[in-house]
Amino acid sequence: MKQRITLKEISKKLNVSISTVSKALSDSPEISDKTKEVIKAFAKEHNYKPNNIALSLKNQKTKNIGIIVPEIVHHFFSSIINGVERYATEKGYNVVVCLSDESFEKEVITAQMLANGSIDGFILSLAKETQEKQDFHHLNEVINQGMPIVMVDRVTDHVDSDKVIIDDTQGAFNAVNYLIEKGAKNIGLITMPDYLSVGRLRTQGYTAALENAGLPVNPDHILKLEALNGGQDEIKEFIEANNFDAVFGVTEYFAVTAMKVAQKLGMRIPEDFSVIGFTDGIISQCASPTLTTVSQHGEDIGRQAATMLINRLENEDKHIPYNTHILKTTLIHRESTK
Amino acid sequence: MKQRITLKEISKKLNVSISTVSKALSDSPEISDKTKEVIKAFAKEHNYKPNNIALSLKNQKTKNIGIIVPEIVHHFFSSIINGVERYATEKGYNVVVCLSDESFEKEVITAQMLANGSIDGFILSLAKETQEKQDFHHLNEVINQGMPIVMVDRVTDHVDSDKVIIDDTQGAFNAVNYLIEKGAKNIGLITMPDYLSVGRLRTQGYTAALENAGLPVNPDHILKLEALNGGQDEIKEFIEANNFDAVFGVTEYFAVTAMKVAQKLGMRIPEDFSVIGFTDGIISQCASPTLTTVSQHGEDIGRQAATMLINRLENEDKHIPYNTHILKTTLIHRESTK
DNA sequence: CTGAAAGCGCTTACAG
DNA sequence: CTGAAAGCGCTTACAG
Repeated sequence: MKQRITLKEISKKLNVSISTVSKALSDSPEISDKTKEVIKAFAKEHNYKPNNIALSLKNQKTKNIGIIVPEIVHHFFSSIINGVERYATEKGYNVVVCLSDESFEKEVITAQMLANGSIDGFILSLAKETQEKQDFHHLNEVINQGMPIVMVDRVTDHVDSDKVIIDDTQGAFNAVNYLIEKGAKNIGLITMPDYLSVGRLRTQGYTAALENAGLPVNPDHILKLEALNGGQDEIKEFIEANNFDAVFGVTEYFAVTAMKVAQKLGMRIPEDFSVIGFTDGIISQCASPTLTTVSQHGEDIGRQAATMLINRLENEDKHIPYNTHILKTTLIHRESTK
Repeated sequence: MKQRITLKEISKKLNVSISTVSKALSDSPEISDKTKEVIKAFAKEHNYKPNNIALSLKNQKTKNIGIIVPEIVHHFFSSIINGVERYATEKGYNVVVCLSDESFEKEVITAQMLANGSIDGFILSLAKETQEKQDFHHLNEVINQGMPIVMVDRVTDHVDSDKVIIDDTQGAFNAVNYLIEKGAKNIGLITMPDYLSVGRLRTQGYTAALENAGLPVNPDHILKLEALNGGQDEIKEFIEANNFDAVFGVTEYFAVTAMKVAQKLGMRIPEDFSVIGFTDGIISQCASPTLTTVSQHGEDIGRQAATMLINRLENEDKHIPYNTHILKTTLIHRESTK
């Protein structure tokens, strides 16, 4: 178990100074070719690799970026992480992945912990609880300390930073509009509480599409669920109580659950009952029938966020104004719609 | 944009030495209470936080661990990461997540990069290509340099390290045995190539269950797919060509695909055709009908791996022998079986 | 062409 | 009780 060799050790073995070794290995023109050769050969033989930590301390940058997500075991968030990881790796950065578990407190602790020097900046999607509380002091503090952050998907106007979002309202509008075009007259919405930015915006898109088509907006046709996983019973009641010919779910989980309930109630899909979900994940592809969805392009969001973050890190001198990047959604047609 | 304050700056402002500040903040008994008070108050006011990088360099440990997985957007692997993240956070460690993309080369580069000092040890699940090549020099090198690694799920005997696996053979045996108990006589297997450890072991479990029940083992009833996502056409042919009353898929993706094909062929599930998958993910829960599966307990695997890794890191002095932890699988009964 | 020194931000054994 | 010095592993401006 030979520990990693250091410059100091090389310099001792070769009877030269540490500076000479350092310069030789970085191929400095200051050093004679002979000396370089000897040192390089020795370093190679002993598999010398510079210590990243020492470099970080010296350079005042770690080449690590962080990402804080509400959960990992989730198609959309893992897609974002995937996009971040790929771009970061291309650029020589490592990615530290942290969980907020939808908890305000955990988000605060994690943000502060990440701000203690182990990373150069981070990407984050707000925890549900944080959006509910509307308390963002931890993020503003971190930004004030000079650490850049990029918010993705679940964002807020109360933090001044780069952001990457999708056009939630437009995406929902397109989906509901498509249902209307295919003949639906009585469309239910299963959504999240308004304090969640994406829930609110998608609800707006739904409403706008109905109004645009001259259809009435009935509050009883809108179900707002607190629990992002679950709510089967509420969905069942909701569908039984109304005479929907279509339902739009703002998550694929909501949509698939609605579809299953409808199937159990003997409705044929898509003949009697059409369904569209938001988020184009594995659930949509594997459901029977397969689910038509509004694709959020999670990986693109992640890649875009990483691009903006790393760009800012590598141009600290230039004052880049904060920017909000809005990605378009795509409607993916599958079997759950006509 | 006030940058983070350092000990040096505090010492200058307060006209004391850096050592005094450092000791005061760590509440050393060497320092007078008065001095401590002043220093602590000042530090608090200026929101002093020690620089992690400097600590890492000093302590020769980073409190970071790595994890290299073949992919992230995958229920099983993201569950493992989840388990790792949770335990690591409890213990004050950060998790650096890296992707091998099932590529040998990317795995080698990533392992070497992680070995350059940014982390104290890492967890890894072998890339498909690495298992095919049977080349593990990069891992043995890293271990030789004194960096502990823990292998999970996709492991090999050619690397001496801690390992966490599930009882793949037994899990497959139980699943197939269950199908037999419920009356199946002609059971198909959709599996992975033998060079993938988990594919091989699950195939063994299938074979053992048939033999145990005195049923013939017919090689034509075993389909080995290279592509882990895809293979619809092969699965369709496979099912059409045989007269199965049940199929066991070694991934939930294989199982769900088989189920869909059978449904399209007009078979009723589970009356005419039963299906069991491996890996208890979201696909199984959302499929129609829901899929009976062998649960791999991904989060438990991750947690156990993190426990073993951190335990080894914090007991570097004691020589802990390498251990292979085998987790039991569970058969989760759902609608795709009688 | 080579090396001593300072410095990144911290801790800690040692002097005073 | 306080502080100077050395050290973690590196880089780089400066001397020689």
